[in-house]
Amino acid sequence: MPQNTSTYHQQFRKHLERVVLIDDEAFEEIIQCFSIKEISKKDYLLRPFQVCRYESYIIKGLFQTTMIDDEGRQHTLHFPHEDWWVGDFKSFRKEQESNMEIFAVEDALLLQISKSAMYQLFDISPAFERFFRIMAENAAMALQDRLLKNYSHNAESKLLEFQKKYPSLKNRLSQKQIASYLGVTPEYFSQMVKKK
Amino acid sequence: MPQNTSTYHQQFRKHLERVVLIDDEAFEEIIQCFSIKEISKKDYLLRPFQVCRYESYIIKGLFQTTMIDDEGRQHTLHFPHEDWWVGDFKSFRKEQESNMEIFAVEDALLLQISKSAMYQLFDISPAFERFFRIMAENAAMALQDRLLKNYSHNAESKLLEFQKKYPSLKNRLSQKQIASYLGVTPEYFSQMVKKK
DNA sequence: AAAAACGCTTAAGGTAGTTTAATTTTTTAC
DNA sequence: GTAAAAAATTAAACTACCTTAAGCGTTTTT
Repeated sequence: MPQNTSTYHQQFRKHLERVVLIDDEAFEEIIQCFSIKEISKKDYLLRPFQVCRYESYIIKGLFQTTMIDDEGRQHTLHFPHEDWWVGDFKSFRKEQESNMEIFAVEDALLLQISKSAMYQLFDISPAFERFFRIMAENAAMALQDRLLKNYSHNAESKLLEFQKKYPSLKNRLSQKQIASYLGVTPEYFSQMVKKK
Repeated sequence: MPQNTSTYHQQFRKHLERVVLIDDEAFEEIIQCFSIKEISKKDYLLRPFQVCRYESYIIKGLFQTTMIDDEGRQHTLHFPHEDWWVGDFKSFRKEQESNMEIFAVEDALLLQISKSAMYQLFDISPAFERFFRIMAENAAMALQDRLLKNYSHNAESKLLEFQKKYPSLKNRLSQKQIASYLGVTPEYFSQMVKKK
């Protein structure tokens, strides 16, 4: 149960200020548009074929964002966690059914904003829009890196890369979950770690 | 040789206005920050280890953006063409050496903007910054789709997808180039099209 | 016009990762 | 604390795609 809201607000403000300058007044305008949401381990933040109505800043917790393909295999896009964002951006922006599902791997606490509130904020606060421009650029750069690494690296070096990039996630996820992020079967993953 | 500059300006303005509203005055401010550049077939827009100093709007032409991995294999990120943008965004924004190379597949004509000019424009024109927020979001969505398709589809269905998405590129690229985009060898590509 | 470079094809042998299925170990739920 | 469910392991057969290598046609360079 959230006890001290202002602590979360401070954390969120720091997150924004790592990217853009925000004065007290502007932050007040921004934070008013967000609402807090708790979500328990194993609960869904977004089910397949739902429209994603919120972008959510993660105060605490861990999620898994997956896509189920035509053969029923599950592929993991990523594991959003503390001090980052979670949502299906395509579904959010186009207001169309999502082909992704998002669920909580650990109990989580979120700050959520709706699309209409976000677009209103963009109109009154250029700093807020700049923040999301830079976030989108960062997301595109990270995805490009990952795509190219998928072309050029085998499963073993992708695993090393993952462990190096997200050392804290190692103990919070099962082998099966990491395998699904790397794009290999749990059986092959098991063989791979044994061999090492 | 560019003969009628205003035609290109009109094309570029239409491109911007598909996303944001721009009045005459704002467009004048924007277009002043761009310079025109010609580049011939086979010439490099960006060589490996260079810093990418410009983002370029493509008036006409076709490029290939590739990455050379540690084993010397070439992987194609994409084929930027008319009415789109070309550059290595990561190198551009961080002003660091690029691990990509970009060269013209066909003679091309560009409108180029430097980083300092772009950042100045962001400060004086929120519409221009909004345009790039939306561009970055689109890029991230497209890369996410492509990444997930790489996990779930084999080479044959990735080829069908490519042909469906870029029907006009089929005749402008060699099999070898398309193979490098799909992430397979030219030899396997050849077998694949024969089998079909 | 000749030489060189490049792109496409074909084929044989090889490998990274999959599939299936059975067994064991760990985690979850009441 | 125990039953049930899920995760991890192991192994054998299989497949999508790679590597190498050689030959041929076309384009580019000189």
